[in-house]
Amino acid sequence: MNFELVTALDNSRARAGLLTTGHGIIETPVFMPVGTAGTVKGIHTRDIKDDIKAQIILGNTYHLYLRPGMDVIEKAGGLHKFNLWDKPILTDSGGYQVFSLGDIRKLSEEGAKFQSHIDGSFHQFTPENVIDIQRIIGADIMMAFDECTPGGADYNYAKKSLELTQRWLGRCFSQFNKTEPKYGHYQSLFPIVQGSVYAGLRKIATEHVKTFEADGYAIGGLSVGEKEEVMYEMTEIVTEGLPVNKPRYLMGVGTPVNILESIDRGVDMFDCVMPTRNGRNGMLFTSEGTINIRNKKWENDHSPIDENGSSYVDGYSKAYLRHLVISNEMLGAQIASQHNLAFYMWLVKTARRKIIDGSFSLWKSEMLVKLKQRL
RNA sequence: GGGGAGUUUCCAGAGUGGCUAAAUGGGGCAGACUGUAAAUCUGUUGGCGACGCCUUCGGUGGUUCGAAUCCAUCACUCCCCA
Repeated sequence: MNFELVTALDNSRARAGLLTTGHGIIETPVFMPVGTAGTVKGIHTRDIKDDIKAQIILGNTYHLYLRPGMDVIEKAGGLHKFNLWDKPILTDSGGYQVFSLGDIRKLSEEGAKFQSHIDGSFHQFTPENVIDIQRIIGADIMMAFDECTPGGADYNYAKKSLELTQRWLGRCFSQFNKTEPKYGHYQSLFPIVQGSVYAGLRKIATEHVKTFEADGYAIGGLSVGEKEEVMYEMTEIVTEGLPVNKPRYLMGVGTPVNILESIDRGVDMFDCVMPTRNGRNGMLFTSEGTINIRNKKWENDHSPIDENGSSYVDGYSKAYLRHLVISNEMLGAQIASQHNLAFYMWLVKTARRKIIDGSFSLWKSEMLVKLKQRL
């Protein structure tokens, strides 16, 4: 995997780059739609590719491992073949599920024992088998197995959690180095910087991941309940310490505002469920602000969802989309998700253009005002 | 013509003397959602000069300290038998 910086501004840390993978080149900054169970919920692969124009999507180790299971994925020839997506895929390691499924899992030095949320069966993830699973999935970018430290963790917990993540990282790379890709394309492994909201821990974590020769580095354990200012502060501390010539991936972030602020702090890659989940729940992100399409005020608003939208679904009227969402029609969730994803893609693509032509900071400050509005 | 059941807050539907402005569900209105156990969850839903007052449980008139709940009567709806 190769990462080439096209430009990095002097007056901000924002960067534009080109990330070459076994399934094509990714222009950064990039937003990666989340496709947990091998599908970006509600959107056809064709629309992800041709309408939203996503460059890379996510899959999830935990969910795919439980269902359909590795046997099926392997027989399919990997996730790319299974879901007809021939561009890059990044898989999360299950580290986030260590956090989000907190009450049905048990951590130990060895790994995390899980109870399936589907059938209650018991499973164990270790740094080793999580690499094996991601080899079978065939992700272009595999994530290290970590503990996503819960928001609100005290310093001692955060330190212990970080140290566990660090020991697991060594085992991840060891397994990574002794295994081979299964489907003929190259796979990368990204370490994850933890350290919660503690600057000192974040610095230690950043130094530690750099001891591994990786194709890119991720920042995890943020947007888990801390204040946004703290998230930005932590992000900045980490990006300052990471190698300049490698992509930085801020996991799970975020709102359009979060994304611009983080790009400004040197982040290159993002993923978040917001455009799809919030879309399903009736929230639209637009260049003029956010819309709760279920609100009565849109009942008779027959203007397009988004005048400036880049997706073909943006031609539908607000009144129609409101009707669909309120009627609980499947198409409502689909249109809203597709619009939101297209908007996120527009946002990072435009950010990239502005970085390259040198007007990112100005554009960003103008955008923030609009993005924070509720329509 | 005979016998029976019913009429409750937007809808459905509990409640059968005070703890009832009235369960629950739906609908409505609003909010939340950040590496997806989420097409989910939460709040709210008679009025007001609001820690109190007013109006409301088909109409009217009673009984009672007190009624959506008991009695009388009227109206309407539904079911069964002719």
